[in-house]
Amino acid sequence: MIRVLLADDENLIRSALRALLSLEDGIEVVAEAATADEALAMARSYAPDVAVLDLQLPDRDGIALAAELHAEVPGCRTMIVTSHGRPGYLKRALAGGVGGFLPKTVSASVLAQVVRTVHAGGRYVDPELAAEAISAGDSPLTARESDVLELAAEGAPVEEIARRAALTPGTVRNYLSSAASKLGAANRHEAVHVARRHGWI
Amino acid sequence: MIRVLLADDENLIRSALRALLSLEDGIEVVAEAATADEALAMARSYAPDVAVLDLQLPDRDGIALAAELHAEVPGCRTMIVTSHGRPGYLKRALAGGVGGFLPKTVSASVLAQVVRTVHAGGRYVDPELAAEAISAGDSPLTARESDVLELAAEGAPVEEIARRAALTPGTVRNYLSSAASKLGAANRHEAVHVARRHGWI
DNA sequence: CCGGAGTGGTGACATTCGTCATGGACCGGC
DNA sequence: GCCGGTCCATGACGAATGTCACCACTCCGG
Repeated sequence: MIRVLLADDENLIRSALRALLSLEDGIEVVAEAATADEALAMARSYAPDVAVLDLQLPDRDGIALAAELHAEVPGCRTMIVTSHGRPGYLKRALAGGVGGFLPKTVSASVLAQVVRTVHAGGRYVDPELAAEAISAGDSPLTARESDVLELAAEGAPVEEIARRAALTPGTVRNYLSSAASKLGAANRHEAVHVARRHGWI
Repeated sequence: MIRVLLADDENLIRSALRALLSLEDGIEVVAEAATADEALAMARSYAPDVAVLDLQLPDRDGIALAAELHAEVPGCRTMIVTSHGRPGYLKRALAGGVGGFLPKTVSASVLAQVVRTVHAGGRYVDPELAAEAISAGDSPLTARESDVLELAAEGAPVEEIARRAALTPGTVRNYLSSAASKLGAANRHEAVHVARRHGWI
């Protein structure tokens, strides 16, 4: 019996997934969580075989949670389901040791099959997402450029970004400028959109 | 027996909802659709009693779809479930004759109950969403301000917005400026975020 | 040990943006 | 018919932003 932990902030989805997976032979949902913290606590108590994580949780993202789970609950393998399949996340997830990555557009039977694959130590990535990731390529941004661009995402002025990043305004503008040109954007706001679309921030 | 149509682009959610609702007495899922067009076609064929629609479908939003369903399939009542409960949408939905509006964070039993309520001609709105909608109030923006702000959403420079809106750059800046001040934002990009969060664009 | 890449910074310059005052045209309500 | 609100526009001013050149430091790989 494969013991599964579900983590998704949407109650409806969570209980629905539970219903779906329960119909499958050899799969049992032993715990549910709405937040990453809750999921960690649950995983410590129940030591599930596979954790099915939503990409976006209220407190952190599913990739960070997966890393924590690997560290704290060694026997637990992880897989991520997501509504918005941005390519960049896939790379980060795979690099973080996540065993499966699929969009919520897949069918229930595929989900169950992937749970089994991941439990057996295998990996599965949705073919369409994989294709997107390959065509999108790596982020051309450096670490700091990404940081600064992320801080610029909410439309904050340069000065505030500078304070939050502990940089001088001039440096911030340099980073934003180079990021925008790398992304083929006319300004930082367009750059934010491009980077978001590719999952680079 | 209440005959239900499901419309959601996420296969996983759709089949999961089907599984959930099938467990309920007196509810039967007779059709599923991944797009609005598909949902319309299905509704014409099956004439469901209640249509459960996702707010965001690939081709249009659930509110537009609900309006079309009311026009083309008279006996069909509608309700909307959504991941992102932006207040503005709720108002538009209610104005469009939608019978139920709830976030996907609700439990399965609530969902089933709302299906029954809506089928009986009643209305149900998630209390939290309702509170948000009331506190958020109506959009303070005029029609043109909304238009221009929407065009500004992708980070385009003023000149491009002006061309796309058939306005002079000066006028565009005036609208953006007044929109930003109405929304309490320091600049148009922050204004876009605020308006998005409230469902005003 | 040298070069390249990344990081952090300064200063200058042109452009864009935000803001305000002002004006005219149009429409609906009193 | 007048008033108020919205729509569209112009011009001008200062602040914010984008761009460029240039510098110093660190770290890593060849």
